[in-house]
This record gives sequence, structure tokens and C-alpha cells, in this order.
Amino acid sequence: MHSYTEENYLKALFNLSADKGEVSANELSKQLGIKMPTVNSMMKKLSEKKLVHYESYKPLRLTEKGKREAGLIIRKHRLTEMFLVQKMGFGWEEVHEIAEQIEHLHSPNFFERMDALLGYPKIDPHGSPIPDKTGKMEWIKYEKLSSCKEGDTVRLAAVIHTTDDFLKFLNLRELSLGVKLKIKTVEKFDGSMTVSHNKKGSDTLSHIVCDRLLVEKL
Amino acid sequence: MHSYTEENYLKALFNLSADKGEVSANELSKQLGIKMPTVNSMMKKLSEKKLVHYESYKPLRLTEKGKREAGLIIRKHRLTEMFLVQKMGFGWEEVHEIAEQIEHLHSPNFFERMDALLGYPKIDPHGSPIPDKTGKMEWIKYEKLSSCKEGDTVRLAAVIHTTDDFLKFLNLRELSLGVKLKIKTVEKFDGSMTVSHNKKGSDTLSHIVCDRLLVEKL
DNA sequence: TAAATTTGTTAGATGACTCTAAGTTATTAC
DNA sequence: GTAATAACTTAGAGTCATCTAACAAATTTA
Ligand SMILES: [Mn+2]
Ligand SMILES: [Mn+2]
Ligand SMILES: [Mn+2]
Ligand SMILES: [Mn+2]
Repeated sequence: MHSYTEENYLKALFNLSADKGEVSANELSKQLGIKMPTVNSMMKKLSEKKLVHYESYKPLRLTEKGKREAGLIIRKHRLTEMFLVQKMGFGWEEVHEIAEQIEHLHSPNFFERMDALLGYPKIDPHGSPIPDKTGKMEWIKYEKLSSCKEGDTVRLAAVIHTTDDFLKFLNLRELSLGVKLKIKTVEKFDGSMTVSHNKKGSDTLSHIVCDRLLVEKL
Repeated sequence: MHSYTEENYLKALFNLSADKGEVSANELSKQLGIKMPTVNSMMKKLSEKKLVHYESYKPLRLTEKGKREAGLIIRKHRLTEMFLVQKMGFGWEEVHEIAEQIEHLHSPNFFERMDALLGYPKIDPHGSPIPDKTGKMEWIKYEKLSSCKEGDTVRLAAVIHTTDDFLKFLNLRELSLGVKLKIKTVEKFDGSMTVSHNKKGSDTLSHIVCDRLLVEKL
């Protein structure tokens, strides 16, 4: 088994290298709030454990084993978030901090039970895919709202870069997953959008907001 | 906040000193599976933090602050066990190990929510009292089944020294909390009892078993 | 009460994770 | 293409929780 600390490095590596497949020690250091020399020695350690490919002055890459282990931790994180929202009545803005702790519990039974009680969910409360029991994650390709055009009708499918503040902002506007949006206007000069949403009136969303909302075109 | 480790020392001190109000470093060492010198230095540390009264060669005593903090950890442990049984469908023999980990989570909201969903329970699945939000615990005085007499009718109220094995043993005999027992015979020479229980026939329970069952006389 | 045993303490070391300071290599800017 | 900057590595140290070995005090046994 890996330590709490090692698990956090693995998770950060997984999340940061999601697109390019590699990360710089620098990014990792910033993400974790841990100084470079510390990260450096942990990378050597994870390399010893065959979880990370480490070569001096080269970007970091998770091994297949590393990806699998990281996927399993993310699985626990996301199952937990789903459980907290669906079964314990928390808001989607409240669950991340709690899941950060619960993801490190060692109890296959506990997570099995959560999974079963939730009916084997495929996504978490923020629309992120839940890795399967082997640590594999199915990427669902959504579009950013910011890349949609006037007249498009879309369904809100996921949010990215979720912070409490951002999620509370969405709560206020009743923007939750599954909501249907019609794009009324797109401002040329700042990329802000006016969208109408269900029975409610219309809202104007800044480019920054639209960039963090993933949608499915209808 | 206290570390995971410190919390485990506090909890062990609380449980071991429940009756006499004090513990020897030796008992504590055995309970935790940690060698004496380690315990010794931790006691000095907890003494610095005003959680333990420490004097060389004297028994250890929790301070009022120490009792309160320990009570709060035990509260989290027992609320968790109750949640796992009542809301997640675990058996009473499965929950202790999981609760040992969850009791260390730092999230007032999480435990508040558990408490509310459970309807503010006063006892855990093994019949142990759940300390209140100030860490205070109401001791309920039950009798040991082993101290009851032929002809007594009692209700099973709690189990002590609960191990998985013992709880599974009780499961097989359908001995769960609340069950009504009538004491048919008590063997003089070994203290074993024959009890009849609800519709089911009667069971013979060894003295060791009877000594671990707490009952309420009816 | 003196000896033997148990319990508690001190000293010194280790591994895990973190840091700062000081170098080294790679990248970017001019 | 050199100089400046950024990224990375090495060296050395600190904290926390643990250990073993050796010694001291208290308790038990005879
Ligand atoms: Mn999260
Ligand atoms: Mn999430
Ligand atoms: Mn327990
Ligand atoms: Mn416990």
C-alpha cells in the first residue's frame, strides 16, 4: 500500500498529465504546494516503486502501474463525492474537501458498498467520469460552452476547475448538471454569452464562466 | 488540531482509564502495540499540550481537556459505526475497522450530517453511549448477564470487548441488541447459562460469553 | 529486607516528509 | 550566440513517530 502522501502525489500527477501525458516537476510542485526539492526526492522514490518514469531534467510520466493506482484513488474520491451528494444531501460545492480525506481510507468494502448503494454511477456530481475498478477512466468528450454558437441548444454536462466559489455562483443561477441552455447572443468583444435556461429568464455569462462549463449539443 | 497519532493515544487513554481514571504507561503501550519509550515521549508531548497529567513514575491521567478531546474522537467513531450499520447496511461486526479510520476525518459538517440523518442517536450499534458534542459521555449502568439469576428476564443492551469473532458468534445465535432473554438455568461449576430467547429455542452460553453481554433487567 | 522482576526513563538512531541554500542544466530573450 | 531567467538537482537540516539498548525506580517475591 502507498502512504497518504504518495497517494496525493499520484493523484496530482494523474490530473496534471491528463492531456499531454507528462508534467513538469514545477507544475507538480505548485499544484501540491510543496517545494521542488521535496517533489524531486519523492519522484525518485515513486520511480523506485515503478509508479513514475523519472529521468533527470526530463518531464515526469506515470507508469502504467502509476496510472492504475492513481485511477483507483480518483475512483474513491469521485464515488465519495457522489455518495455525499446523493445519499447525504450535501451540495456539490461542499463535497470536495471531505472526499480529499475519505479517498485515502483503506477499505474495499466501504467503497464497494457506496458504489452499490449509488447504483454503480459513471460520473461524479461535477460530471467527471468515475474510473472503473481497474483504475481505467472513460473520457467523455464534451464541448466547452465557450466554443458554442448563437442559436445552439445544449445540455450542461460537466464543470471544470471547480472551486467552491464557482459552484456557488452556479447555484445562485440554478445552473446544475442536466440543465438545458439556449444560446441567445454571443458578444464579439469579450466572449460573454446570454443564455436562456428552462422556464427561468436569461443570464449573461462571462467568457471565463463559459470556458469552465462543458456541454453536450442537442 | 491533533495528529492522527495523537488522537489514537488520546482515545486509548480514555478507554483504558474509563474505570480507575488512570492508566499505566505499560497498559497503554500494550493497547497501542507501541513500545514503552515511544509512549513515554508521546506522554511528555501530550503533557506539553495540557492533554495528559504526566509525572515520572506515576500513572497517567487525562486532563479535563484531554477527556473532552478524546470524547469527541470517540463520538466520531461511534456515530460512524451507527451510520455504517443503519444507513449503509453493514453488520455490527464489520464497522469497527472502518470507523477507526473515519474517526480521524476533520469535517464538522460531515459528522453533523451523519448525526442528523441518524436522528441524533444516543448509542452505537454495540450499545455503547455516544458522547455529546462537548465530548461528555453518559454512562448507562447495565448488568452483566453473568451476574443474573435463574428465572430473570432481561433485554440485551450492549456487548463489551467486541471482536469480529464474538459478534459473528452472536449473529449465528440471533443474539442482537434488544433481544429478550429468559434465564432457564445457571450451571454452578462453570457459570454457563441456558437462556431461551423469543420464539427460538434455548441456547447455552459459556461464562465467558455471559460476561461480555450487558443486559437490562425487565 | 534483599533479590528478582517489572515498569519507566534516557540516549541515540532511523525512516518518512518537509524545508532552505547553493549549485547545475535547460530555456528564453536579446 | 551569449546572457539572463527559469527549472531542476544536490546537500544539509528539522520534525514527527517510531525503534533498540542501557540504565533507574518501583514493585513483587522469597
Ligand atoms: Mn473533487
Ligand atoms: Mn468531482
Ligand atoms: Mn468500535
Ligand atoms: Mn475505535
